[in-house]
Amino acid sequence: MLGERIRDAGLKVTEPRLAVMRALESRPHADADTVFGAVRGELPGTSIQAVYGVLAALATAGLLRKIEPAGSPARYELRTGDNHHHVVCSGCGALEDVDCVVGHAPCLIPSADSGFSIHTAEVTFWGLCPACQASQDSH
Amino acid sequence: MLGERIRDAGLKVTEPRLAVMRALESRPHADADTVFGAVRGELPGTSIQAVYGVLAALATAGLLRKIEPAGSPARYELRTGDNHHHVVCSGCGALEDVDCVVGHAPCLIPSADSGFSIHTAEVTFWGLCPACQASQDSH
DNA sequence: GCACTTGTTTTGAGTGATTCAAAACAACCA
DNA sequence: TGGTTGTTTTGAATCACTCAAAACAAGTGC
Repeated sequence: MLGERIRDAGLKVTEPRLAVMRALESRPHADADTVFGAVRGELPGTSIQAVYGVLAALATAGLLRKIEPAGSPARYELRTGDNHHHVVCSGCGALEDVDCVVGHAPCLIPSADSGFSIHTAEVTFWGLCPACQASQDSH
Repeated sequence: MLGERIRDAGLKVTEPRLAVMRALESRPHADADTVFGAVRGELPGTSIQAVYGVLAALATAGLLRKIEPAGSPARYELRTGDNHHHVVCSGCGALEDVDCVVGHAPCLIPSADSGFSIHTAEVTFWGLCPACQASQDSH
């Protein structure tokens, strides 16, 4: 099934690609290094460059989405195509999904676009996760 | 006047700091390297580390805002405190201001916050700037 | 005005995340 | 089963930025 999705996207089905997708299934929002660790577990000998290559290929194919929050390495998720948003913890970098607020994008149409033809709107919330709130209170 | 703003923020007024602010006045959304180039023009001998230090100090003091769009070096702007947003050109990285859409943030309150205490909402639009649209059409 | 304290900048080096390139390799088609 | 084309490995490099110690200078109080 993962294999089909990869093939349907016009890509060759390889072990590293399957391993990366499997890693992201159980680790949403993992960064490249975390994915690398997971992949290396079941497929030793895989290089970090291969992981970057796979992530880039799958992202281009639309099978995964790359998230690049300020101040932390890029994160990857399999949930694509529904333009949901994210909350990032400014304390520890924890990242969670946030479903689009008002149902659908009133906020996704800028008033003046400076002549740009806009294709995406990205919303990121910043805050403190429960754990970081707790450690801040006791301080 | 720039000096006063710096002093009022509790910082010492120095030439590098004045030069950085002047550079950003005429170059909104410049990156560190661009600022460095401008500063070096009027104050040779300034180091790039000083520029990074100044930018960090002024950002912490609230005198400037750091913008970190995916895929390009951090950009800096003097326009702070009004939580406006940005459009980024996915072709060339050009960046422009976008005033907040619906007047005030309906989109800035997520439906479910996963227990995070949110302090900021950031909206980034991605699209093609007029120049990149043109070069794409003729292609 | 002058010394002093504290915050800044310089100088020099290092790091993390990611990318580039060439050669070895393996999917998939015929 | 062979050939072609896309992938991965191996090895190296780059970019943007940070760290640390020493030299220096703003701004305070005398």
